[in-house]
Amino acid sequence: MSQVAYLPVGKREQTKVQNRQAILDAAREVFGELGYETATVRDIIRRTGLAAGTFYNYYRSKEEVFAALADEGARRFAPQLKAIRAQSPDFEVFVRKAIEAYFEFLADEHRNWAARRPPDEPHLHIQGETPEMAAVFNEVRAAMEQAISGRDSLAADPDYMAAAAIAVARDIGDKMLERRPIDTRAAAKFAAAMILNGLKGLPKAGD
Amino acid sequence: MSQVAYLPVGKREQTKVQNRQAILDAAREVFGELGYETATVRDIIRRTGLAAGTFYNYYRSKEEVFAALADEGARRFAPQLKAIRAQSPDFEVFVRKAIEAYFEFLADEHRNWAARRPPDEPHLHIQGETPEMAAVFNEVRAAMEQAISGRDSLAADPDYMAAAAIAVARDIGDKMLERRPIDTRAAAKFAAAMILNGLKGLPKAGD
Amino acid sequence: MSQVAYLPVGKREQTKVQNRQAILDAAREVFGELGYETATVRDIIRRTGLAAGTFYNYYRSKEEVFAALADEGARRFAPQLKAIRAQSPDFEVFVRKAIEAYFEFLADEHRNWAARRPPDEPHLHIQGETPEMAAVFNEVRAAMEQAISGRDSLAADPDYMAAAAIAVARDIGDKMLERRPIDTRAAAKFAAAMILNGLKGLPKAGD
Amino acid sequence: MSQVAYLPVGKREQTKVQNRQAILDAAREVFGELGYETATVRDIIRRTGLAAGTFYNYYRSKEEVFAALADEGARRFAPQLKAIRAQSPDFEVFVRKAIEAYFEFLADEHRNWAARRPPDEPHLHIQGETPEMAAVFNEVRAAMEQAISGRDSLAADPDYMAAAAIAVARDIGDKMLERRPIDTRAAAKFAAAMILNGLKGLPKAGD
DNA sequence: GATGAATGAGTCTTCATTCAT
DNA sequence: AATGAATGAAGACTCATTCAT
Repeated sequence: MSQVAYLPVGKREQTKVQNRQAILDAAREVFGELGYETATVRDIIRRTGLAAGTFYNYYRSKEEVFAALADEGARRFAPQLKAIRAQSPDFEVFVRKAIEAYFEFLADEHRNWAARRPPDEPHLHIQGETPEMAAVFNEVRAAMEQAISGRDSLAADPDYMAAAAIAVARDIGDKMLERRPIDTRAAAKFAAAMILNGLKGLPKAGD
Repeated sequence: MSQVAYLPVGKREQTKVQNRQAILDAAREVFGELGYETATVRDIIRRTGLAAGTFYNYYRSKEEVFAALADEGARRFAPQLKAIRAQSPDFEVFVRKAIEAYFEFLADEHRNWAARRPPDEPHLHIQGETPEMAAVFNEVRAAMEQAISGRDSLAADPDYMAAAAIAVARDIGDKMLERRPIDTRAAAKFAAAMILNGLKGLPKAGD
Repeated sequence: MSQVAYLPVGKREQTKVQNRQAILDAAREVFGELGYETATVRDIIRRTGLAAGTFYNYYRSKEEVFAALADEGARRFAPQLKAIRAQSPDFEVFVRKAIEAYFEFLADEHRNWAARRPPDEPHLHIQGETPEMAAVFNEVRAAMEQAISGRDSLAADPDYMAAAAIAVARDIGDKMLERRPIDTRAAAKFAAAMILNGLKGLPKAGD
Repeated sequence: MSQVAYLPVGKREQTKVQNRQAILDAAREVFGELGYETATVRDIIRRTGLAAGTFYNYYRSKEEVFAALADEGARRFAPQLKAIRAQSPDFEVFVRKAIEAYFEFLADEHRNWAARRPPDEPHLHIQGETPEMAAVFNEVRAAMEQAISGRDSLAADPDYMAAAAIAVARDIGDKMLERRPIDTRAAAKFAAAMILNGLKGLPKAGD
């Protein structure tokens, strides 16, 4: 009867994992609803039912949960994106698939938000409000930049091109979330068309 | 032959105007660097060398400077945009001209920012948006939405179309500001091409 | 045509006197409406139409106007009281007359108050809200103390007696001001009877 | 045989109760010395040795401590008053007993005040009223008003009568607190006599 | 490891008073 | 002497973080 415990799976550790996740989930909601500045640690911890001090057993600061959140998002989405890249025969397919995947992710994420920010503050257009989204967004960007820069026939200005593609994906994604029902397919189709046709029409290098 | 004073020109009035402007300028900088939430009234007033209370002689609150800033931007830009719309023979020309004007405005605005903060905060990519820019941006959006919705042959989804166009204009604009030298012409050309070709390639209504 | 000016009565001085009075009047109103703490110098000066700084040409501080106000009240009322004392054949008459005079003063003062304090703050029973009233009140006290202490047959406890008499006069005075019409005669009659004979000695209903 | 804990008695709970009480005590003092307006939360918290923010762990605002204080006083005193009314065979006895009880309360309260401020402010006679006293006072007033209005044989003007009785009780109470030693018996006797019979009915010197 | 009260720096805002014009 | 903007010391309150239990 040896006590072999390769991984900590005792009750205590179980709780630890759960708490960590609970805080992360709460943080996702709260940052989504209030934004980084307005959100308070108490807002986050209140949703978990834990005590204020407990927060600091898991994350050293408000900033750190924020970062952890971003990490998690990226970690979840990155593999998908890699797979898509590997499986796509060409750039167009990649764009379509990637956007689709991103929109799915977005919609999924969105469903987990309870409430939405009351529209009472002056409010710029702040991109990527949720750190996860921001992280995912960066993944997409990286993939797209690489894909684009590989196609030098198009290489009018890869940086601008990636920025434009990303911009479209992001904002169409946001708009999509405001509609009912949320139609990720249609939105993805639109965004892909916009991006691909726009890119194709760009003056070639040397024009 | 007394001197007719069309405007109050005493030293007092002069100082007043200067202070008001100084506060507005400082606010522009601070909001640009820190974002609305993070920025404090003290941050603003500190740059002016004025006393804390003086801020409130000019603006009743942080929110009010913010609004004033937006107003100023809109007030300066709106007439230009209206003129562009009136003078443009077709949608393409309008898009090109509007984007050009917006980019000029952006570049201009940008030149007035003194320093940038060292990137030590978790602030994502929030910076780079002054309330003035946000306001101008809204002007562009309105114009573009109207222009697009008038072209029903293209009417795949006017809302998405406007969003996409705006997204491209905004993000290419931001990217443009990061380059040296700032080339508004090239950026505008790129953005316009991206938008117009993208839009053109969209499936027509009924497809 | 000599320019004999025994007293300063030029236009400048006239204004000075007027301003001083205007500030005093405004202060009376404002202190009456808001109380000493809540009232601000700006509240006072705003009603005069003068500029903020001008206040300090006439009074060195908020506290000083307050004191001046008290002074004025006392100065106006003291002679009356002295006369009453001289003319009263006995203590009872003095009490009656003094109370009557005080109530007249009160009613008069009251007519000059525009509005009343909005009843929104927690609010103890603060006596003598107006500095003038406080001053007058002190005059009455002095007179009554002297009158009482002169009548040693009654001298149970002169200090308590004066306090009790004053208390009745003040609070009945206040109550009187809340009624419409303001009947100083009836109120004075009641207060005097109460002071002299207590509840039991009051005229029965129907008397 | 474990120890059944009917109340939380951990060190934490103990400190909490102590702090709450300390704040309440400090507030009583401070309001008594400075009045509601002049008193600041910092004045209160400073006396407790606690940190500024700690105040807000116990009371949400200055106004709330004030209310809590009043509550506490009323809660302590109301039952006594009710008992007195029930036990009094007639109005005179009720008046005597009620005043006595009120004066006891006052004296008791007074003993708990630590220091008095040097009289350097223009504050008239505002001090000397704790919110608790005000609350208790209102209890007395209510009881007395009801008692008076029930005696229609006397009903010259019940409103004025109650006001007069109350005025005497309050002011004699205040005066009493200024004497050394504080003799609640004598003061109560005087006040009751004064209310019932007026100056003329007071016991002559030597009675 | 959880708890939640304590901490205190920091925020916005008000206001009596000063002072250049 | 009038003006009214500038000043800066408070004030009430918030909140990330610490720490005794």
